[in-house]
Amino acid sequence: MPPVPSPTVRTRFAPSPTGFMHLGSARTALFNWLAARHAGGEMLLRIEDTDAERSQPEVIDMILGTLEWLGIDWDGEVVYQSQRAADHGAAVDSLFADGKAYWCACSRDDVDLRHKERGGKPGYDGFCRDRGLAAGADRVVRFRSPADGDTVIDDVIRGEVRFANADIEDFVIRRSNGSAMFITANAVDDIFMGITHIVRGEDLLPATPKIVLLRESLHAVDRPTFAHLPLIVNEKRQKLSKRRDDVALESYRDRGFLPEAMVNYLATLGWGPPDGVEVRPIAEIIGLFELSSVTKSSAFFDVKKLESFNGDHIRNLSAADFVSRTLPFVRTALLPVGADPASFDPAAFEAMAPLVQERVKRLDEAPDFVDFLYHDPAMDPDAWAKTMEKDADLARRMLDAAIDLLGALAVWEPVAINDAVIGFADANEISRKKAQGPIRVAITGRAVGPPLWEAMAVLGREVSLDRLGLARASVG
RNA sequence: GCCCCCAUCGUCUAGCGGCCUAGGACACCACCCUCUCAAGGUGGCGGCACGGGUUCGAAUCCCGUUGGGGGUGCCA
Repeated sequence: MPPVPSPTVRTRFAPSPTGFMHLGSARTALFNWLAARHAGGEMLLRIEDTDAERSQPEVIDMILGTLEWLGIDWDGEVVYQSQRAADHGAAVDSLFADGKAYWCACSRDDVDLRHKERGGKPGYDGFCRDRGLAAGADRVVRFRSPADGDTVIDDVIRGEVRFANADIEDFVIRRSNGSAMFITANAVDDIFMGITHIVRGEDLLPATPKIVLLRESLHAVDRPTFAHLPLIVNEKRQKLSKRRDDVALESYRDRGFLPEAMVNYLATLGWGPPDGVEVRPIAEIIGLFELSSVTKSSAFFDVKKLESFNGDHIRNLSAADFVSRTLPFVRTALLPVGADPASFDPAAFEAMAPLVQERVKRLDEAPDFVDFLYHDPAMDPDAWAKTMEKDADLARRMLDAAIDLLGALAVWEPVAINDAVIGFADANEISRKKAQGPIRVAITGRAVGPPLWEAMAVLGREVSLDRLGLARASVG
């Protein structure tokens, strides 16, 4: 196939479909995208689906959907590695023609056994290197790696990294079933796609000299710029893993993290803006981002800090945007299971939304701020004990006063409610904080929540007075 | 074992030989504001892993030690 002409910067994101978007993959995608967009270049998308069973369409759709959710777009058509087998095969043939490849009949067990016997360097020992074997059913093709010299990688982030060729074993480039190995497909496709900047995780650094050797042997004219990103690690400073860590992007989305916050926070893992302003729109990050200023050391994924970013981005939302994004969370949490979503009346939530918006760190926290507007309060035992039993006298006084004063109010509005309750508290030298406690618990069932007077205004006088009366009766 | 990478507050980072008695952010603590909780404001706690060099001068350069991590598949 003819080579594709390249812009100054063309990056690619090359995930293998695994069923969800891994946090580390998302960060890699983001940095590839930032590098491309900053330079006015392109970012291509390649699905590395050489494992046949992994290429189910729904699995791939999930990755594309999550990228879209994050706001990471790509240029051109998606390249599917599974459809590029012919090119991969041709590349192996060309290596054969140049004497850079040979057939090998050794099984994994053979290789391991011989290593055990001889000790020393691990890996393949070149047993079939000069045997002149022909193609065979259970034979693989190996790359003939140079016996001496160094392969040097010039990495924008790490500088010069040197590998002795003698340490690079004759690796497999074609499986016995005829398909290309990851390393082969990867190198061939990057050449084909005209990738100028290979941006990926540091875990792939040890495989890079093989890529370079392969490219050289395939007569690739342009040398790509490599950038190996620091790993994102857990609290034990290990690479994030599917098994033990919470790495699925989709699960963060489902917990009410905003894509704006997600990409913003991810961008600070391994990179920092020169002016030190961390929370900011992605457009500004594109302008400031530099691959060369990416950090070298691994970064801990701190959910606490992510939540802080998320809270900031939530507060930056317009009121209407906050409502529309939060409504699904409120609806599913407050509606009985199986109920028709359309049967949910968003009015009460919408009325309280601005007050909720400045209080949540995640969208999924919103239901707890308005649930009492939709059904009788679920009484929190600790809150009840603290406000109603610990000082029952005060509870009785405040509840009686509230029922009395609020029942006589001319207008049912937050200011009027406030003046009545606070006026009573001040006149009787009761601290305002203590005064509202029993009323809040009676109305909401909790000791903390959104501003009470507004909540009562939304609830309505009748229901509010009912709840106060019910609580008063329970206090005795 | 072998190869490779990394090393500034608990965490993410700024720093790229003198501006550093090391700056910011998250977290934590205190106070202010306040109908609770948040938000906001003010202040506080807290770090250059260690040892050698180089230099008039080192968080910044070099070497070593220690520590951490990654890789070592007919996975990607």
